[in-house]
Amino acid sequence: MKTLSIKDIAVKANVSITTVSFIINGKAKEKSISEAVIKKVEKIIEESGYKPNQIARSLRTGNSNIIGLIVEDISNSFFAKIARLIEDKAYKRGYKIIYSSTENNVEKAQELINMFKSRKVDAYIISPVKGLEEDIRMLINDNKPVILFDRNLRDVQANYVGANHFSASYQSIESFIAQGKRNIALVTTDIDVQQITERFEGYKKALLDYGLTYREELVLKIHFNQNEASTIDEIKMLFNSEKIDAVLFATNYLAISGLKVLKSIKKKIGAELSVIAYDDHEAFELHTPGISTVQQPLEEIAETVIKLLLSQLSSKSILPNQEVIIPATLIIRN
Amino acid sequence: MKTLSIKDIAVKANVSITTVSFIINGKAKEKSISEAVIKKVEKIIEESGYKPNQIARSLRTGNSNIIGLIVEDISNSFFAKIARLIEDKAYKRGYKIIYSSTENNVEKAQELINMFKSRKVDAYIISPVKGLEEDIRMLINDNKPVILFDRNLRDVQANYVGANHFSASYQSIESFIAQGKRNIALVTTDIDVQQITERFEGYKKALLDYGLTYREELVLKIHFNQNEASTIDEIKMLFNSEKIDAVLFATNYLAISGLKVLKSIKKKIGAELSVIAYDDHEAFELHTPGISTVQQPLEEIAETVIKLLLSQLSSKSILPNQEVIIPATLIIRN
DNA sequence: CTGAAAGCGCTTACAG
DNA sequence: CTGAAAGCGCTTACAG
Repeated sequence: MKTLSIKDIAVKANVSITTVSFIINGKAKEKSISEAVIKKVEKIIEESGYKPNQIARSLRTGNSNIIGLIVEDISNSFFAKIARLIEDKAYKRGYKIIYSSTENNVEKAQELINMFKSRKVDAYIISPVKGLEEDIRMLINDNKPVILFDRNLRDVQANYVGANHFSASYQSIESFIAQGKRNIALVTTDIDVQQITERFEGYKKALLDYGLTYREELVLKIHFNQNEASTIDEIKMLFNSEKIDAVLFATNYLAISGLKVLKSIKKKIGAELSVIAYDDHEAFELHTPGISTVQQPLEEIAETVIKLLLSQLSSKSILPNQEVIIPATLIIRN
Repeated sequence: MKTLSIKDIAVKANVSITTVSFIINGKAKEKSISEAVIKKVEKIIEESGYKPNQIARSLRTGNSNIIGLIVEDISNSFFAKIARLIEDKAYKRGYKIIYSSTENNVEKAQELINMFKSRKVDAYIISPVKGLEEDIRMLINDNKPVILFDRNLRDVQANYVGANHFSASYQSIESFIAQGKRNIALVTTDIDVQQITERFEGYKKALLDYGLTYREELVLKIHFNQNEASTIDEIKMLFNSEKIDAVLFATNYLAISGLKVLKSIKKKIGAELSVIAYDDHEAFELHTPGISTVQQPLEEIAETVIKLLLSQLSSKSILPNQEVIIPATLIIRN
């Protein structure tokens, strides 16, 4: 069974390809096609199950109704949830999503952008990697809508949507201090992206503002992408060598590794040790005792991203850059 | 900056479009293009940063190097992890993935297939919904490689890769019985897909084989897609109205809701209540006490799916259907 | 109110 | 060893 083309429909309906095309694209009125012809053609389309070839359409029009979504790692629950929300919202507006994971690797991210370019995606949603500045600038020069999210890039003028990582981190430390904690550790990663450095800055600033000293030995920077066993070893060493009465984990997967360590060394969470994890995870509510977390408003982030993107897509010209900073919420669970 | 076309390259190199095309597609040797011309053209391509327009290529060749991946819900960690593994493996072989979530909705699934069709994806990987049989049959008739995974469809002849849900479920119940449990509950969903019914059958069969009676009131079928609060209420009712000393949760998200209930009604997991969750989740290892789980070998499933797909993609003709059933493993954690 | 024709950027059978 | 030309399936400016 050969798939049908617009020509087949035109032949069947005894009209020109042009007429069929106008009808398919809802321009029948505007082009004053007669009611009778519209009905006839629509009926044939309906009955035959004809679907326009989007590839041909894209080639001709230069756009695709596809939005490229580039995240760090789709299997991380934060990104998986954001991706799903964005997918839903985009879908309702007639856009499809192609996603891919960068694994925090510049080369992979660049390849992805090139692939998306050659597929003529209409817009980009990117949780960027350092080193991608030039590529993003080129997209913007090409007049493509680009929204960065989760983390910003210092040297690039682009729209950005993200949580206020600095203040969420600051508040977390404040809450430890209010509980009388003094030996406050931070377990974070070594990737040099804004959302991670902000969390670090918030930690440091809060300590200093409350008259505590910042001690390097209480900050553990885990190498990104290393296997979990090594991460667990390093965290174990931290707890064995330092006196710690509170700890902020800068990502949810680090917190999960950290909780495994605490369980294995039988360190009780509670009065003697307070814990906050950045980015919620099902495991934290369930944990005994419940683990306090910083929650980013996923729904609001996804909605803002899509709104910004759609407004750019409809107004041909790129709007002035907007940075939308959304507050994150500290959920205390014990 | 206008994007370059093959014509621009041809003009710059002072050769025909045909020659450039042969070189780009690695057919230079075969078409005996001279070494000098190859070098010259490659140099120009390199310097100009020219990337062939994949849309035009797809229109011409009828394929896209894209694989469509249709899952139930990309934000579920099982699917997110499988998607990521498949993405990695496909990427290495030069294929990209477009994914989308069906939300267990036939209409949405059909729309997705249509969208993928009109984008000329080369192959389909589908965790199907009941009611999709006809659509899948049409794909196969169109000679498109299709791999079903996670769940099979009874009335359709397609390649399938999935875990042995029946036997994993059976073993779980066996392990309860070995611990002397007699009042064994099952919390499952009401969706009528093979992997869920198999888990139910395994439960029932094990009970009967060991001389226990199957009691309907110990099986709770949660409506798919209902909000978590209702799920929690129903599970709470089950535990309040029945005497239960062991429970198998048929999905990881049901187990998470279930554990919240047990926590809230202060029912201790251990000697008086055994728990097994189907599909692992970070929360289960971390839970105190650790929750036993059935683990599907994600890596192996993803690898098998890709292998089957690629072998179909390369051998023009569709291979006879294969069903690859991979054993799942019961991990005891307490 | 409707149609013929150009063109989007490729690939490839055919010719030389 | 290389090129001119048809054609994939659309959209749209132009003509009538």
